Amino acid sequence: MARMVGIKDVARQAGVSVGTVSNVINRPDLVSEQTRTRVQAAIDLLGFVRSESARQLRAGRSRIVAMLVLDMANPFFVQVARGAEREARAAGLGVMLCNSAQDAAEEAEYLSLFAEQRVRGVLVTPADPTGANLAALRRREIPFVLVDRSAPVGECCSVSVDDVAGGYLAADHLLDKGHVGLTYVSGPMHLAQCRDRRTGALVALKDRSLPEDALTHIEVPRLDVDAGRDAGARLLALSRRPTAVFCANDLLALGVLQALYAADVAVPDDVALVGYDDIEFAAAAAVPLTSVRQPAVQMGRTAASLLLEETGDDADTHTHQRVVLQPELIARESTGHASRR
Amino acid sequence: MARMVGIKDVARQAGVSVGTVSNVINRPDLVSEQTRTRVQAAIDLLGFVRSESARQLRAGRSRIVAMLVLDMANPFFVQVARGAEREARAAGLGVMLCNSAQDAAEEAEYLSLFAEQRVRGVLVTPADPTGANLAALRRREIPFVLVDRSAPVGECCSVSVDDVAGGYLAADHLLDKGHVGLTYVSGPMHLAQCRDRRTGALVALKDRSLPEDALTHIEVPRLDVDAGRDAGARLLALSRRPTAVFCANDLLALGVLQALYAADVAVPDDVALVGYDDIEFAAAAAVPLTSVRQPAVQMGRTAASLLLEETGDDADTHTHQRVVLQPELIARESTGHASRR
DNA sequence: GCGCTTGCATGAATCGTTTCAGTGAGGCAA
DNA sequence: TTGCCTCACTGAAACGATTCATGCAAGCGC
Repeated sequence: MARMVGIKDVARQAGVSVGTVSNVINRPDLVSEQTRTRVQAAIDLLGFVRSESARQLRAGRSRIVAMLVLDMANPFFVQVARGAEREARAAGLGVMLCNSAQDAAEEAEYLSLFAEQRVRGVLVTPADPTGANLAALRRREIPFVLVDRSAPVGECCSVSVDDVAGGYLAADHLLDKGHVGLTYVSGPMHLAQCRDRRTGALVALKDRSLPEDALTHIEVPRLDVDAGRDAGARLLALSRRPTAVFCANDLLALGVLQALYAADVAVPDDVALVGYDDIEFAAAAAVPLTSVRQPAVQMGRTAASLLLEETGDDADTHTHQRVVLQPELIARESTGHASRR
Repeated sequence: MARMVGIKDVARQAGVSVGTVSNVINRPDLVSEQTRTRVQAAIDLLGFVRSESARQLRAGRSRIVAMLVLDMANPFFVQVARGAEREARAAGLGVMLCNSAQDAAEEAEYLSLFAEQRVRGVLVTPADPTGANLAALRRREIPFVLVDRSAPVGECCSVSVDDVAGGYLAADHLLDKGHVGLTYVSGPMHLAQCRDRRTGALVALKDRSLPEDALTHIEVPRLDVDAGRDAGARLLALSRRPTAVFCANDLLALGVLQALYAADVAVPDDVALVGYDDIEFAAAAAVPLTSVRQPAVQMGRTAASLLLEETGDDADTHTHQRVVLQPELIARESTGHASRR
């Protein structure tokens, strides 16, 4: 590969100094019309592309914000990322999207990578239950915003959806349908999402004076369709098969649904099922899935804009915020809701 | 933010020269045990993180490969990306994943960004029908590999799945079930995927001595669930409603399925339906979807490994390759295949 | 004509690494 | 002792942009 053409080559070609070329690119108003066109011609002729690494070396930080999500295979996070990206790009920043796959070690590796890249900031849905990764981030003075997780006030910014409320919505909806107990299928309880949604369900039980043990719990190690299938199998093996199931996300619910379907258990007649996230595929499932909708795109947008505020020019006036959005129940056939026609 | 600690600070702290610190980091075998531990201690003490931009400025190129896919909301591409990432990271490179959203302008913007970043290479599923974006890439001498699209031999590397064969599989399967005509639902025909899958279907018709016009075509502008719903509505409005439908991908098929379901048209009894990609959600659909499976992860892995070969140390011996993988039909209930029990 | 301002252009210094030609010190053979 | 080699380390020169103090010329008012 031929040597890259640099700003110097352009300067020589146009017969001006390097400073002037730089000005043409970055502050064109400081340069006379005539010079500007001459330099621009040289740029086009030589096919000059400025080196981002050189600029950021000088600037001390990059023009990229990183986003680290729990599971890229989950369309919910893709939505969140879309919102964040839109916001960041509007501000002239690039987004680097990465997948921790719910693994703390993977997460740590990515965070190191981000540190080396001197990213502007990080949008992260933490996977590390110990919090050590976030502590490292703070130690390195890299601004970050928690996504889909709320932070103690003042520590950092966070944008989340009220998971207790969401859990309540789901459970309340099932209890409305006459069920007197329910099974909660979740991923690992060290994930706040899984914990809080259960808490919400418990509150709903309590509001109806039902005992805590009216909620049985099936915990699987991951939050995906495969794990959902496993959970479904375990459900079916229970001595007293539940009549109402609430899953911590739609992927789990789809897996459970498949397992029930394969075992000829009718949904919603034998078992009512509620998911969480309301991903696009929930409505297209074997039985359209009742689900708790989260404002995913808005969450991404808000998170990005908080980060931009924190890392922007008026960063000194920034105070950490804790934004909590509200979920919404979308009732469909999996809980006997007549959605057709 | 306090000034970043650099290699110089470490050197001063450890009482050695900058060159030695660099050696400790990059070629530890050149440094004596004793010095190494002293430098390492200084690094840990000061919390030194090396600046990736400075390294790449020196190296002339970055340690990142970019991946530009047509649609991140399509789990198929997420799978491909997963394969590519695994391969790249095994080779010590990072992956920057971006979404052109089937938009040529967006694609062009990303490619410029990649050029500024001096990425090692690009894995791209082109969205630009004119080929201008790829031409620009070639002009800038950025190595790239086409993904899910085959290239004329010798121009560049490509990894694709035989779409003609896939189209044939789908159509042949439907014709096997006794249908004597079918409707093809696709995205824009400037996408090779959409064209080739239709070609395959036509071959299948011809093999059975059926006329070309036994294939009707519904074209929608995008390849997502929404567009599928529209296509479904258009299907239902046809004067002679088809009995067999083949969709260019699973998202379209899921959309069509929803539309049929909402109109009380039974699948597969009234209409048989075949999708493409065999995404995870195909099996969990309202009626489990017969689909043409593509080896997505393998495609990503192969593409990344071709790119690594092209940009590696033995790049001079590299010749462009055109890898074509084979698809596989997965029969499920949407074509009357009894999958239960 | 003198002093001032304004508008443009200059080019050296800087960012934080890597690399490489040198510098010494010490060991070993003749 | 001399010459030669190896080993460990040094420090200056890149890499390619941005920035900023500086210079120069033209325009203006008095």
